[in-house]
Amino acid sequence: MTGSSSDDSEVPSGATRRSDATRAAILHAARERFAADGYERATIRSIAKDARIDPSMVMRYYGNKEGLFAAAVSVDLRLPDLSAVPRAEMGRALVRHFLRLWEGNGELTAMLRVGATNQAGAERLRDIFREQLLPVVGRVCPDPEQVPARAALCASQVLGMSLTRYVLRFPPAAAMAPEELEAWLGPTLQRYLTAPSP
Amino acid sequence: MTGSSSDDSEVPSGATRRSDATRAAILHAARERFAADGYERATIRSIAKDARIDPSMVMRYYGNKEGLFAAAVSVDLRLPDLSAVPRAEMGRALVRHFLRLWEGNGELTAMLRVGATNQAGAERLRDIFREQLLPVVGRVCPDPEQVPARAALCASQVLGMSLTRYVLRFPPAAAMAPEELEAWLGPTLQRYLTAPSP
DNA sequence: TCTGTGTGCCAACGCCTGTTGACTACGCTA
DNA sequence: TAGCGTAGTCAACAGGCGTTGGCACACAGA
Repeated sequence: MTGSSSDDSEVPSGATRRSDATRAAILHAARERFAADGYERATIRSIAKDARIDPSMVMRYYGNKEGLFAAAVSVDLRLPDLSAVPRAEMGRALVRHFLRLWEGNGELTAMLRVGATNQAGAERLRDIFREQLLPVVGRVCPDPEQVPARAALCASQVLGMSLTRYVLRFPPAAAMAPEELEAWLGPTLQRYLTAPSP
Repeated sequence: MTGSSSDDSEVPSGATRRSDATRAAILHAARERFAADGYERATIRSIAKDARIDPSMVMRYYGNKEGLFAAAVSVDLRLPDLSAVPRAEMGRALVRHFLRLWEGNGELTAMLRVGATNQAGAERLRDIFREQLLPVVGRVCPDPEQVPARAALCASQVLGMSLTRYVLRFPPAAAMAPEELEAWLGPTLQRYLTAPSP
């Protein structure tokens, strides 16, 4: 607010600050807390405690809680180009990709938890859907008018399984093996992507 | 705590208290707030304000916030007996039932929002799954071992669509007509219920 | 008419929250 | 060695939270 901020969101490549370790620790702790507790219950104080620093450091480096969330959770789905895989296997490929993504990091769980209760979090998820999933579906769907609906259907099944498996932890959903999930959900997404409109 | 409580959870049928209108107003406001804001951000103060009474009345009638939530959100899915519908139409019947349910009241949205961030809320949803969905699926699935997984798959698709449509409000999901959704999701649930294990 | 119980409001409690500003310690450069 | 910017700590703020206890009124049964 006073203008003393260094506004260093873009540091020349290779440059390091003494505070880089602290910043990383904050982001790491923030990701874990947001994923475990959601936005409201993940307090700056608890995050700072996990990172073994003072809460005021969080404010100094990220401005406020919203800024911290934005910095901690940057979701790049790294979706594959579906037009490069055999048309009959797109569904399974997509499911496999998402499963790896969810197993690999907590950011997606954090996004889901936060999106469910926080307005800004929900908007963030809508952005991801629009900017990352829509184009991929658009490339394999001939009729542009059907792209949004088909993409939304895919999202509903993927997010639904993530919700029941990682957030709500329904025992059967949490217990299923990835290959099993791929075999069940693959054909569903395949149909949403390629079946004629019902 | 002092013993002055009337402990009147069970009032003889037909008996009315002067406070019944107030109690109803509290529950109504609580349902709306929990659905709109989730557990943490739906404050007792805001609920009381909506109901135009003092926050202390909420405490008097429902003990504490958890008690209020339990009283406000009692989910009975009223699932149909699937063995009574033609086997080929079970999927669509289930989807149609859930869509009506979601459109009709905010309790399910509240449960979903709360379940995503609150431990007790998630457990509540697991209870509903176990006590209400599992038996229904069990009745139409010949192999008892497959029942939990198939039911979880159905839940994942139904909850996923509810999430993207009512909570995250992905525009394409929110815009689709119920009949359209039924046509898309019906075959998915049908497969989860009846297709041979992959 | 008196009395007791249910109903409601008010003010306050202790705690936790995000956020701020002042103050000290380090490490580089001149 | 002096000076300066950065890194970090500490204590406090204003406000919101769930929750509590006391007090005032209304209405029923005696």
